[in-house]
Order: sequence, then C-alpha cells, then structure tokens
Amino acid sequence: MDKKEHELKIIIDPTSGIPYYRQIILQIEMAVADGRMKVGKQLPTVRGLAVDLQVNPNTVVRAYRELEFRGLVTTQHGTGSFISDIEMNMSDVERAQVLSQLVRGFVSQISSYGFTVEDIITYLTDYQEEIGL
Amino acid sequence: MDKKEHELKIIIDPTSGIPYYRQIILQIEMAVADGRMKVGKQLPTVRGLAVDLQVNPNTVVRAYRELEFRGLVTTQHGTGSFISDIEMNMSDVERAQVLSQLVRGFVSQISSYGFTVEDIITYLTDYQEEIGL
DNA sequence: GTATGTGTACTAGTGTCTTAGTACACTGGT
DNA sequence: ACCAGTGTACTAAGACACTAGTACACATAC
Repeated sequence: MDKKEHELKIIIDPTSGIPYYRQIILQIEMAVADGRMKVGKQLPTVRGLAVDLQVNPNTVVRAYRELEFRGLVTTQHGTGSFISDIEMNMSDVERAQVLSQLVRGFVSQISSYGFTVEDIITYLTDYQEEIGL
Repeated sequence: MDKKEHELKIIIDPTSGIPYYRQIILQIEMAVADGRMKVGKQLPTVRGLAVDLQVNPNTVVRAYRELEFRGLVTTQHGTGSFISDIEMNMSDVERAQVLSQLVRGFVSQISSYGFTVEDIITYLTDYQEEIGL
C-alpha cells in the first residue's frame, strides 16, 4: 500500500469536559470496532497527532499507552503505533474480575432507571434467542 | 413494622481504590436492583452509617445526595432517607425501549472485552443465587 | 554516522475529587 | 420548651487526574 497509512481523522472537543486523552481513546476504539482501523494499520504518530490536535505529545502517549495496556494497540519505540491482533491475554481470574466490574456497574446503572436484575436476565435470554442461535 | 428497618449491610473496602461514597452508592443500587431494598424502606441513617463505616458523615451524605439526584432515594431533613418510588412515568413500550438501549449498549461494551451475552447471563444468575433469592 | 522520523522520561502546574472537622438546622416525641 | 435523632452547610487538607514543557532514546534510510 502506498496510500496514506492512517486516514483516521481524530478530533477533540475541548468543551466536552471529556479529557483529551480519553477522547482519543474513544475514537480509536470506535474506529477499530466499526472496521475503519484494521489489524496492523498504523495509528497517527504521537507527534503528528499532537500537532494536529494542538495538544502535548504526552497526552497522545497517554492514550496510546492505555490502549496498549488493553492489548488493542502495539507500540514500537522509534517505529510507530499499530492496531494489534486482539488477543485476550487475560488470565481467567482477571477475566472474572473485569466481568464482575462491568456487570456490577451496569446493574447499578439500570437500577437508576427502575429496572431490576430480573429484567436484565429476561431481556438477555430473549435477546439470545432473537439473534439466535 | 417493628422489625429493624434497614438490615442492609454496607461494607467498604479501603483498599479497593473505589471512593467510599461511591462504594456506598453501588451497594445501595445493587440492593435495589436485586430486590433486597424495596420502595419506602429506610436507609441507614447518615450518622449511623458514618459511625459503622468509620467515615465522615459528609461522605455518607454525598452518596445519598447523588442517589437522591437520580431519583432513587428520597431524604427528609430530620427524618431519614428512604428508597423512593421510582416512577419513570414511562409506558411499557418506552420502558422496553430504554431497557433495550441500555442492554444493547452494555453488550457492545462487553464484546470489546471479549465477553459474550452468555457470560453475563451466567454471572447474573450466579449472583442472584449468591444473594439468596 | 547523520538525518529524520518515531516513541519515552522526567518534571511541574493546575484543577478536580475525595474525605474529614465542625457547627448548624429540621423533625417528632415528651 | 426541651431533647434526641435526623439531615445539612461551610471549610479545608490531601491525593490524584490531566496537561504541558522539555529533553532524551530508539529505528531506519541514506
């Protein structure tokens, strides 16, 4: 490919109240989730993106580092950052902890809307059949 | 009712890294979501809980205030704090839509961590057994 | 080895979050 | 009116989150 490696357009909204580094993370996650960014593709360079967004390089680094920690991105000193092959290199224990955190957070959230654990289970089982099997 | 009004047992883990007030919120939300706390039931008093948890009253207040803001709890100066009747004056259709949005959003979130709907269902059913029910 | 492009480390300022100390105000029963 | 129980307001200290400034280190091509 001699085309531009990363057409990924990241923009940040200084008025949103969401930290810059987190806005970067979110947009990269989205790009991966919806297929715009594929495995092996290079992300914008730290400096390049920093200049684009008029932000400190460290802010970009912070975003990339968190993505790397999650296994979504691989960084190579001197070379660049790339979308990595997402292998869930988590132990079962870690997996269980993460799931617990996620689910409990969600349960709390839905209680604010007046829903119950029972409601979710019902919905999910229905949902499973629906997308079915 | 002359029985104890709030058998709700709240505990906080100082080592978890989760703010005290947030741990309180989470546990109350969970209790509501899973049915241990029902509408009208009194929450532990601000001072009582503060003493129990060896925490400043303001920390408890902060938790209750956020819950009140969300409509989950009603507090009455001088009287106490209670689980409020969450009327979302929503039609069944709206309710279903909201639940659908919430759950689907959550499902896409957990998929990015490699979890499945099955994982959630399993976790939730286990959880329900665990708390008695 | 030099140049240029890449990521990294160290430091520090600013603001926000979290919690506590303390004193005040409301409610209901006596 | 009083009292004991309840929530509330004001203040401030400490920890942490976020961002920036600046200098350093690695990778690759020439």
